[in-house]
Amino acid sequence: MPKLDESLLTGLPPFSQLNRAQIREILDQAGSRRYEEGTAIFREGHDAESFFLLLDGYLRVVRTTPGGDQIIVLHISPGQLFGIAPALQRDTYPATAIAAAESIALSWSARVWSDFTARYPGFATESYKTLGQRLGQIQETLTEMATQAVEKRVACAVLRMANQSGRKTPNGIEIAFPVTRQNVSDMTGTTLHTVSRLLSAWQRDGIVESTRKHIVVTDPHALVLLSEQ
Amino acid sequence: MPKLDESLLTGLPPFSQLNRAQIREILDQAGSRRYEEGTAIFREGHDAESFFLLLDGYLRVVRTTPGGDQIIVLHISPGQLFGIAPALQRDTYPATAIAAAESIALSWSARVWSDFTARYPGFATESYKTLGQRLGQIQETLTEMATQAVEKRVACAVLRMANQSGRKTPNGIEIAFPVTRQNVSDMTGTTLHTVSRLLSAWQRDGIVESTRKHIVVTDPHALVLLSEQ
DNA sequence: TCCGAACGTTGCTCTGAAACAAACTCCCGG
DNA sequence: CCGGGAGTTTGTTTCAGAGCAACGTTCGGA
Repeated sequence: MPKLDESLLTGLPPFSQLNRAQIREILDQAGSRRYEEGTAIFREGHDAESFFLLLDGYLRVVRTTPGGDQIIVLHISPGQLFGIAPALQRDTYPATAIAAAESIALSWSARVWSDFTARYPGFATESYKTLGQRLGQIQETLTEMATQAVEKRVACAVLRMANQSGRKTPNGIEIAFPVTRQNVSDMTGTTLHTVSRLLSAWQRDGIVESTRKHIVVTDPHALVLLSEQ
Repeated sequence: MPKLDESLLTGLPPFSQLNRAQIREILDQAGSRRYEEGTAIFREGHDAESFFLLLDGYLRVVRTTPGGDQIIVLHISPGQLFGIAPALQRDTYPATAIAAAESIALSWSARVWSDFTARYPGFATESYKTLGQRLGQIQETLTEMATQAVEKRVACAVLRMANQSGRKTPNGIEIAFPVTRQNVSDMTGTTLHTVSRLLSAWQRDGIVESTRKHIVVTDPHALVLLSEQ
């Protein structure tokens, strides 16, 4: 395995208070791997042997019902820790992580988590902070799901993706990873048919532009209105 | 304020590894209060100044949408920590906690959290463990909400309450705190009308018995079937 | 004891979105 | 260059469940 460079971790919240030597230590314990689009990094119910940091790419975190329906719980962007079930004393992962685009991630054995929290100042604090944000985010999705009509939910989902991983382009905000209609419906608990109709309608109204696996929000403000009103 | 007895905390997971003296220390820093049914312990968006432990009673943790709809995110039973936003570096509470029945809770200043985690072995571990369970629970509710039809969702909600706080009685499992139809609909994202119809139908089929603010599951097995199938 | 409010039930209507169906289009590999 | 599969669009049908309305019941307080 080629030696990993320290610049990979510097500046990321969980490691921001550490010096070069400490980051070196941490990297020396890490494994790294590339995942093709569509590959699972870990699966729901499997032993939580590792936790991860996404260096590049995008992930979907997915739960599947006994009936085979699946829904996307959250997305992971570069720089975020994920699969931190071990930190919560879980012995299995509660969800599945799938590469939405070609991705690269570091991984550490679950055993070193307690080492890290004990030895590296700020690591525990920052990790639990992201955990708190994630919890809040999921609660928000839940309330949304329970109270809002389909169109608002879809608008919210698109906005959330645009916020988390949007790139500014001349035409508007472009979502930086491949998204199918099916994926959006898995985020919102509808059917791909309904999502397709909505996106077509929005395209007519000049709010979004979308081709297959690809969405650009041309009029974010109008979409915000749709999501709130 | 009367002096609190050590027996209040002994045996509870976050404190189970501690000795009498340590529990004494912890109790000496605690405040205690009684809350009448319907009172808020803390409110969404307010400064997260304290964290709490429920000694007696039951709580609903609730989120409200800008539109005024509300949904019940989770229930808290005696012995559980709650309002642990401070532990996640949040400066405001992400939800509102309401006493579902007359309740008694201890509280500590948010400032002492880091003390507790540093000084008392097992405290951090156990706290984050419950946090992990809660996260998993919410994810489950979310998938349920997104994929299941109303009847199944209501069945799941009733079962969850029965599991968490059910008392065995000659007639079946009795939910130990007051629940209105409205409450159940707030857990499941439907209307009280639909919940009322479902409970009536189930009563006809001998699956539950319910009076106002009160539900007894007489045939848990049938309800499980409804919730899965 | 009576009143009023909170909680629950039930019937009816109507609509949003799922289900079903059938093409169409893009993309990749042979 | 062609074939096939994955992803998308669009039309039509159907129905669960929300919305509305009206009434019944229980309970606590004056």
